[in-house]
Amino acid sequence: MSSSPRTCTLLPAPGSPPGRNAQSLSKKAARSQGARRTGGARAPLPRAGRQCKIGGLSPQGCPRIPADRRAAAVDFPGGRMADTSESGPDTDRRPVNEQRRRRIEKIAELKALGIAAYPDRFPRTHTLAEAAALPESAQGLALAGRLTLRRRFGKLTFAHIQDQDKAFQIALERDKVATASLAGKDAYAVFQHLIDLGDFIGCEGDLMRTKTGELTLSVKRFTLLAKSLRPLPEKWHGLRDLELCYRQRYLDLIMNADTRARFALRRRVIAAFRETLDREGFVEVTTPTLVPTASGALATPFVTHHQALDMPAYLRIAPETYLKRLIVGGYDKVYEFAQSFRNEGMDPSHLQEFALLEYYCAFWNYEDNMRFTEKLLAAVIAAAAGSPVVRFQGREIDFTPPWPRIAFRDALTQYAGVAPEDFPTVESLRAEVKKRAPDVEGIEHMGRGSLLDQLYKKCARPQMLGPAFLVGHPIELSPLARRSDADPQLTDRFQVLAGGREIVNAYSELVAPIEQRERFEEQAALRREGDAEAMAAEDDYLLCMEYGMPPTSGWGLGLERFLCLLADRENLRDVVFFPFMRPQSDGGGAADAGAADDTGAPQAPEGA
RNA sequence: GGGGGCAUAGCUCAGCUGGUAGAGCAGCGCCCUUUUAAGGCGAAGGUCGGAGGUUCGAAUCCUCCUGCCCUCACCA
Repeated sequence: MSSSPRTCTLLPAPGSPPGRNAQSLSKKAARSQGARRTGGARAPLPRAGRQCKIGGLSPQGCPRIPADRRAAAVDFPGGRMADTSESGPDTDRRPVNEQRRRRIEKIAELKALGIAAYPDRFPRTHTLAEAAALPESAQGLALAGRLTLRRRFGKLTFAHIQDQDKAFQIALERDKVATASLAGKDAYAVFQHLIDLGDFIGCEGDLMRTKTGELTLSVKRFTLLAKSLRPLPEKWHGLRDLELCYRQRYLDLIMNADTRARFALRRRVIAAFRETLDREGFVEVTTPTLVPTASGALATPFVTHHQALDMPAYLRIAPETYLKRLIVGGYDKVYEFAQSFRNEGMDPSHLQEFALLEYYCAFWNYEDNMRFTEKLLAAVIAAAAGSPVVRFQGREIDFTPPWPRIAFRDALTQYAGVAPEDFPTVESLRAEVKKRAPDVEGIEHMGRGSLLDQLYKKCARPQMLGPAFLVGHPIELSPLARRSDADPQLTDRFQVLAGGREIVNAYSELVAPIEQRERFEEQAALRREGDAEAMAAEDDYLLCMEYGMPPTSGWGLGLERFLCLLADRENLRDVVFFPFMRPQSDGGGAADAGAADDTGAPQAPEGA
């Protein structure tokens, strides 16, 4: 590959690139010169040398890009991007870098060679995982993926392409490779100079094995499937910046295998739940996310406005009362993966939007439910994680049934060292809680139930590795749960504890409408001043109950929390593709100055 | 909302008690037919998150703002 034959005569010699005689200039001066060049002129084209080089390889001579086209290449959006005052077809306001500009130029150069940057399809014969399972004699494969690594050796290049489930090595040899319109050196030069890491390509060829024994596609023909304009993150470290991982999850997914594994786990867990519940005769249903009143839990809802009805509307905080309406409607066993929303504080263990898996089974009580829960979770964990033993925060949690049961009161006694019966009055209990958990705010306003709950959350729960069933919750904590026949102060309720967290909350449902009405009223008196909206919803639900609800046990699991346990993660955002983020002002640009002042001007959304 | 931390090239990171910014990867030019983060040579690439202030001089010190992470409080 000597350089002289393919250097176009109208171009400067390779040794003296135009506009780059910067050695005599300071770094800064050189930079500003570069900026001026990109900002304005289409004059001496520093890139033309490369354009010609590709063309120059052609046996037909030098089919270099015609002057008008070449100008177009530079006048393309990327060529103008440096000048932010101009609003071209490209509305991206982020600071433009040289690499992006160059890639946009490449689109035009490819076009001049008859290669489309964004063709409409590519018929592949195998996924990469399928290809990896083929014998090395396999021929006539067509594979597709994103180019993620490239190792060039002169006339031979190894590269990796990556699809949903697998990365696979390809090899291109200069004298054997082609595109639809070019062959040999020309095609190879296209791959070397106009195809970038991040591009999607399709590759046709035969399998072979390299000297090191790796199954590899020997590429006879490649096709550009999509041009990428931005460089991929660092190939070795991947994307580390947490904020970028959340905001640009696609990059996290491209670069970080553990992220892909985490979301694959999510997929398997959901599939395993569906499979198991379906097999047990549960019916998957969909109930409303947009509701006239938020009920089913004590939480602040997101409020919106229903235009046509001119009334407030809410995003559900739980599917519970709708699923119970279906039980009244005659369903025996229902479940829903319910995307739910709670407008409350953000921290690593709370999301505003999260997935709640709930099921309800008629004619079961909470004991039936506990037996089923052991089976269900053990099956799901084994199917999704491969073993009933989960490693979490350096400890092992074995979900093999049966799991121990521990009474709420005993948990307090054993783990917090407080026996509730020793504090018969609210005042004495309050004093004790103050002593044990001095950092809790609002103790003065808490009733007995909340005080016990605080004690449990602060002093007992963190130490309970589990899995275990926590039973015998005080009635004050469970307005929708059935009162225990044995002890009227308790409910027929259980939680599953694992890793110091509550994974599942379930109970024998309260199905007696008159008692339910009383319990709601107690709650309202205890908690807030019973606003009209909340009462209306409860009325509607009570109406439903009055038609008769069979004995029923219901069950709820926070999917993200469960996934965190299985994925050994602390932050729920790690198991959600796109956690909610405050829009980022575009960082520095002129447009930003306006948005940053105290007028509270509208920000990024316009551009986004 | 309170407290603590972080923000430097597209990415991953250095940058000392203030003296005007550096590496690796990616990109660009060149060499290279069996690599696995290939290697080698060369040249580039930066409003040091933003705005003020202190100073002869600020990535570095101070104040405010923005975003993110952790933590406490509330709810799952």
